[in-house]
Amino acid sequence: MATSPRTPVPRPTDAELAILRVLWDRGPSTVRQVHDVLGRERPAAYTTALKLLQIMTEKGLVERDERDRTHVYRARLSEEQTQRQLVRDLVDRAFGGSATKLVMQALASRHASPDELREIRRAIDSARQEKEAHHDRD
Amino acid sequence: MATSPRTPVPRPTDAELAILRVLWDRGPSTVRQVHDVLGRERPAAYTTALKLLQIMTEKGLVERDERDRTHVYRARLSEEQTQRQLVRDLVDRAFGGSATKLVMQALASRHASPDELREIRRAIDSARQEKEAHHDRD
DNA sequence: GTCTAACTACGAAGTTCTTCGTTGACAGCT
DNA sequence: AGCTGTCAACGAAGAACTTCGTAGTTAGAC
Repeated sequence: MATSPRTPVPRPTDAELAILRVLWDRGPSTVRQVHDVLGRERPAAYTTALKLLQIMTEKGLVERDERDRTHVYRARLSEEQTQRQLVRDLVDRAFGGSATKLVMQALASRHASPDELREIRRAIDSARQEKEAHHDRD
Repeated sequence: MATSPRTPVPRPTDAELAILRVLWDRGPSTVRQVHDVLGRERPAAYTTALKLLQIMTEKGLVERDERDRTHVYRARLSEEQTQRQLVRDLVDRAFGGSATKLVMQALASRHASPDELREIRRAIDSARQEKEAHHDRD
């Protein structure tokens, strides 16, 4: 069956990311719905959202269901997949490939709550386990 | 004595980041030097580097020493400061403000070595300490 | 059947980013 | 003094990004 995101989707721009966030939150949505959510923060014309979604369709960032006259868009990559891609991208561009350094700065740049720190700790431990179990996944 | 980066420098673009990396590596450098380093990876005209550095000077990303005829440029923000800014930016744009989630994806997207994991663990602990010591810093 | 509201498509304008060629100045050499 | 190579400045072109207005289509209401 394969979801086949064969084409390496480009890095989403700022405006595109804002739209993707809506799609991840709401699930598949119409232009109107995206526009309404976006408009709460930052009013813009309806056609702005429309155009963006059209461009994103061309780029392969979203998929469009055209069965109804009112098209329905959905993100092609999950939030986690996109986040992972963005992190990797930033690691490469600004951290010389070292994810560790990025983590350091993340911890330094935001005040993580004790709860969060505990959660991260847990993630590290499980990452270590995966490592030892020789669990490789991309 | 205040370094006075009063003006909130904009997020560096990709090409700008490449130049900053050179400046962080080499320290203050001339256009020629930046161009030479950059040219190893990705050949480009001399004036491309020059123009970029001029624009970056306008933006406040770099500072220019014009005492000699051959100007010398240096990064205005340290590598760590810039990294922190970029991380914060990404956290806001793609992780709903949660640095924790970014750390998770960072750990998932790259295979951190046990050594690195230990190092990160140490960073978490010290972050926790700072937290408890009510150490607030931006 | 006609009108209206909502929809898609399209073009265009303004901005930023990236790259390069040309120009004019200057330093060092012969 | 005149060449030659190197430099900064500048303009411009092309791409990408963002935004919006207009035009044409269609479903549903009256």
